Amino acid sequence: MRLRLNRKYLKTIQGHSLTSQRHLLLELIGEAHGHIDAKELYQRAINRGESISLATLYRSLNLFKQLDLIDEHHIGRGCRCYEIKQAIEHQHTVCKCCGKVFDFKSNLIRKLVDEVQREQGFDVSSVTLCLEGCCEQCRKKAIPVKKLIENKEGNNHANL
Amino acid sequence: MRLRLNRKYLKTIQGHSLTSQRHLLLELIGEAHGHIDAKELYQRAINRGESISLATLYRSLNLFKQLDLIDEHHIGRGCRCYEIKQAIEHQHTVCKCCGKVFDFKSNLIRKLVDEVQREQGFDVSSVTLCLEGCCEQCRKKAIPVKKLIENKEGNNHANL
DNA sequence: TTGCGATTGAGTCTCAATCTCATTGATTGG
DNA sequence: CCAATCAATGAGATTGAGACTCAATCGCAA
Repeated sequence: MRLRLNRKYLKTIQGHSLTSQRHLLLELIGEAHGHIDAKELYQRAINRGESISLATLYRSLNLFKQLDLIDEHHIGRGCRCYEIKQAIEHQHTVCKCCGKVFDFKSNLIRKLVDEVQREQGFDVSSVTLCLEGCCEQCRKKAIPVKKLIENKEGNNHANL
Repeated sequence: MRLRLNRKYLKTIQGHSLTSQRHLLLELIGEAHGHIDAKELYQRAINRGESISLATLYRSLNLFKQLDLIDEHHIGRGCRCYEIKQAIEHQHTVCKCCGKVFDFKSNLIRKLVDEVQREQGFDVSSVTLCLEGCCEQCRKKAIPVKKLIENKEGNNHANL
């Protein structure tokens, strides 16, 4: 009944057409090696000469999320980041100085989740852990970092 | 040079006047026993007959944050929650069914932070951990919960 | 080629949060 | 007591992320 003689959408994603826009987005997310946000994705698409509307971008991201192709993280100030779904669960550290996001894994997370399930009777379905601070490289440079810390203790933050 | 003979602002918060609006907000946040957002704060202020503008509300929250009087959390979909600063660091679980937010403490967190500092050379200054799932009460009711879980495994998410 | 269902883009809308700017009001020096 | 000052406020405009709307388009089977 359904002979696949498609020309363009030869490939599908779990039943959904792999359109050029979706292909582009998946490619961009993949190339980003993790942690890219909607705005940046949009920019990179534009820079590549391929236009895509913001609506499609957001729709596609939500679709990918539903299909478990990507992970969405809320890092920092509510801004959502996306990355290709990883086989192994991992968490993030965010450097306040350079803004970079790093991955890390720890089996303490599992222990923690077990502990909460046991002691609170809370059935955990998703874990969001984000450690903010200062990465090794920035600590070595150490110039802006110290300043920030000193400012923080005395005064208001300098403009970040 | 600066004789304090103030009539109204007898009290100050680290140099900042304790105005009626700020007093009200601190009171409301305190009474909320944790995890209240800006909108809800605004509503409660209105309901109490005391008017306050949204601008002042947000300004005050930012001030309190700077002065380390309150903690700000990004729970769930980007909406910010506030609570009076706790002496003991704690983390949150959020029930997806009833929406309630619970606190928990675990010394595994400290271990985890130590691990990251040691292995990544990352200097952690703040920890955000949020476990989403289903609380004990909702699990006991178990009617909507099971449905959600079954839907999740088979199909796309039902509309949440 | 026609009709369907899925997909897209442009623009609109919503909502949280911030910014602007004129006004208020407490404080202080004269 | 008055004028100057400066922090704080309120009303409303603005911003930005993200969702929504709707007409147009596209792939595809008949």
